[in-house]
Amino acid sequence: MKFITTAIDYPNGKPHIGHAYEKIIADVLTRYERLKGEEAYYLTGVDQHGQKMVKTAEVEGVNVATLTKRNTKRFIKLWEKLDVKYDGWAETTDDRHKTCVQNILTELEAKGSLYKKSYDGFYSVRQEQYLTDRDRNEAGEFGPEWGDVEEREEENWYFKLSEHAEWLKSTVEKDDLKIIPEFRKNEVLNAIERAGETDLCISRPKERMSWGIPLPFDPDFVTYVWFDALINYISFAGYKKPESSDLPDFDTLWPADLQIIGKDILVPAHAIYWPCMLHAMGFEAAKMPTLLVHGFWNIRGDKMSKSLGNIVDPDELADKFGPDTVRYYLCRDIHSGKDSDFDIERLVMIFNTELANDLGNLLNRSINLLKGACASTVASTDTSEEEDIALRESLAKSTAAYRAAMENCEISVALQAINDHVTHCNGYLERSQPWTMKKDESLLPRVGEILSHTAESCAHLAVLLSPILPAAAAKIYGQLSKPGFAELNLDDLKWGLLEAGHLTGKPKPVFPRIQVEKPE
RNA sequence: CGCGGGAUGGAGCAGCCAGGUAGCUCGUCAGGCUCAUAACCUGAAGGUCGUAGGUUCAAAUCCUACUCCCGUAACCA
Repeated sequence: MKFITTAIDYPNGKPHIGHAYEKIIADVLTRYERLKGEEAYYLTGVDQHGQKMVKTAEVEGVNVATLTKRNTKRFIKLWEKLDVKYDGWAETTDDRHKTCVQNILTELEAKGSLYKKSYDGFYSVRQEQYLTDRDRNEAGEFGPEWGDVEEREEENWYFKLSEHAEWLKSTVEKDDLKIIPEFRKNEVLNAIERAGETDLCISRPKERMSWGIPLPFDPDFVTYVWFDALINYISFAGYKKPESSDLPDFDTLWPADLQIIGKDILVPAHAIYWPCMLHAMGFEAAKMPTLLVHGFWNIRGDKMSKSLGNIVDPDELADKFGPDTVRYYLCRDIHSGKDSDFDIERLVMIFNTELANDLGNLLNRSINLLKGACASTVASTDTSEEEDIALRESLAKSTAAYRAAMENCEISVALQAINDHVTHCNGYLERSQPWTMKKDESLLPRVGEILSHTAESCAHLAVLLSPILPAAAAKIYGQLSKPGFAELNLDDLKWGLLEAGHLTGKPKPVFPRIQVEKPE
């Protein structure tokens, strides 16, 4: 069983493009696992506690619980709209989660992993937070942006993070806690050097923050959001669940095969706090998850487009262009963990060229010609023409490249592999010119063979695309009149999916071009 | 000397870890085709791979120094 998780989002506002990106790649990789015939479980959700939620509620003048509910709904709706299908939904206000967090805290406290101490520091009343030396300005003072800063002494509970620093270092070095892409690993190793020096404060006094999970052994405090949030990965996976629980079987799921997170929460949360917490709970190095760290979509430059506007709200994007277009763009125009600039003109360009002009058009011209010349009847593709062999080799090559890329979580590279074969097919048609040949009746059998090669290719490509574009893949199956494709396994992808004599369906553009009025 | 990423034809990127005549998409120009979603195909122009050194028979790729850009910097997610 493959277990894939994403970070849980902070629902203190509307979901943005970065939230959507992460959920989509997790969805794509989960669907890919299923396409291989693997069982997979996708867990995602929202991180509902913490100061930011309280503040936002105050600003909007609503009860924090109300705000939480309302915003959570927005996330759920967007995932539906974007065809993101998850198996488990994690909400940190869920009682099952609360109980799990409290049980873990109780256990850690009993083990001696936690301790209480007094902290003396500078507190910004306006920001409701303690300041550190880093917050001082060049003059060595706390600037006016902090408002009144007063020295305060406060008792809190701490987790003995430093105890685990040595262990963590070797665990990361040995890749037991694997971090993808590789260059992020160095960042983590550097950060661990500093982890040995400080422990982690895991509580907030109720008097200044009450929106959280109470510490079971000290009712004056609630749990620090990160300590609460990170546990979702195991609480909703059924860690130490009660007999009657409907949560999944923990031992089947854990450790997570992929925990998909943004680069901003790798250090310290996911690469330091989280593994140390797990270790303190008794998880050995072999039970550490793999972290897949993605980059950001930068919304900069403000390149305004008169005809397109400057939409970056994923919800509006999905309304305007459809979920598959958004999914395709987000998977295609970014590379292996790096950042990319979000550009709506590129979204349109990539859709129009790769999906409409190349793939969509290939399918359309194939079925259309087949209809006109061969009464939509597929011919045998067991041929020995040189061009045919080259086409089949191209498909095999693309399929192999696709698989290799997907195994490395490089979705954009996988899509490139698909495009390579599409390009080959369009060139193949151009060289063979079935539209000329069909004028000579004696050549019709050969015309059928040629078109069946491209139609067969489309069938394969639709299956390969299905994790990324589930809706479009289904449409392609539909036009090929092959509904059974939805149940195909990646290993079933052998030449000859469309058997001789099969009748293809009615041609209709699967990816209608996005029309843009050119500004004069 | 906090940490990390980046600098490749007009634009956006890949290639660098495992050195061997610079690749992809878009754009531009010229041709071809007309089955198809004003789509498709072919060809061309355009790059001293940030700068300066070094290693090597050979460097975009390895090493050193430097310049510029971006992100982030640990009880504040």
